[in-house]
Amino acid sequence: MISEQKIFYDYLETRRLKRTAQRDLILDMFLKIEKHVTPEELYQSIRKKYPHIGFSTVYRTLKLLVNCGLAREVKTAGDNSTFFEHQYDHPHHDHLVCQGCGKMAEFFDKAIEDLQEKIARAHGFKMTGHRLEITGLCKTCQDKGGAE
Amino acid sequence: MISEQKIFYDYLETRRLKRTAQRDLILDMFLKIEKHVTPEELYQSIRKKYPHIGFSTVYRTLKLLVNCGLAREVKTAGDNSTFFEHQYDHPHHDHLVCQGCGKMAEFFDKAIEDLQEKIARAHGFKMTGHRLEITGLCKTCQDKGGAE
DNA sequence: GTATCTGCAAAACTTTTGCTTATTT
DNA sequence: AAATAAGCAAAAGTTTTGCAGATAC
Repeated sequence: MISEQKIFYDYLETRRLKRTAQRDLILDMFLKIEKHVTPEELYQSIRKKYPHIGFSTVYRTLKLLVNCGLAREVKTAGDNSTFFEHQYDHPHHDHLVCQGCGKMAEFFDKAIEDLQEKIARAHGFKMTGHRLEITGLCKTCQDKGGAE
Repeated sequence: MISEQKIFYDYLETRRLKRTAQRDLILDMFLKIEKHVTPEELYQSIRKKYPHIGFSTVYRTLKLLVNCGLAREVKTAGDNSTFFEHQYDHPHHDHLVCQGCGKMAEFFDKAIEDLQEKIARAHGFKMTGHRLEITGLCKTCQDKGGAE
């Protein structure tokens, strides 16, 4: 079993980057977060335990987590802040969202995953993640005859 | 046939908003753009024809276009600026984003589109749209090793 | 005439950077 | 001892807002 900590420490070692108390703490706090988090939110949580930490340290460490594959950045329309979320925690579920009532279903489809890999490769990319959201109308909202 | 102009003008009328030369021009320029555009880029193009236009006017009008369904906002990891793109410009394209340098490629894959329809149907949804973003590392960033 | 819009500038907010001191290796 | 990181503050970049004068209705 490969732990996230090990991935991070190996990453640091490979690049001759240093393991510090702050980086350890930031990784731990990040891993404890169940869902996505903004840099500001993470900064605020960490300050409670470690009041002298700097925002830039948190920010720079989040970028490290992205670079070593533990986190990914997510930006959403309607929110100007970047979210960081676990890359490996919920590796394979995508969302189906009802425009009428907001109901959300999760799904996983191997064929789509494979096609994504293929497309990335065709463009010279090494795929590290993806985000797929299908919007539609659920049964109930279709029956109600169209939503706003 | 419903023109984008008509959609916009109807939207304005319904809400007792005013039709102005600037709004007309911004819509026209936006419709001429083939791909996504940042507010800044659109502002710069418009200034060439209409030097006194204000950035806020462009920005506010883009939001109007989103609200009336003609445009949508797209934000990508690796780029801090919001892109605006046509909402009704089928076939939709999806994005491939490099986590290292923010470089963005567009693609369209019929097989993926079809699978999405199928999945939505399997969950009792009627699909109305989707958003797919594949993140990865482009050739250049793979070679550089992804370091900051 | 009234309500809305424009353009400007400033504010608000997010992300990045420069630099000095501190820490890790 | 040398190299890197932390923390701070300031800069840079993006989005939003307040307002006086202009324009559409």
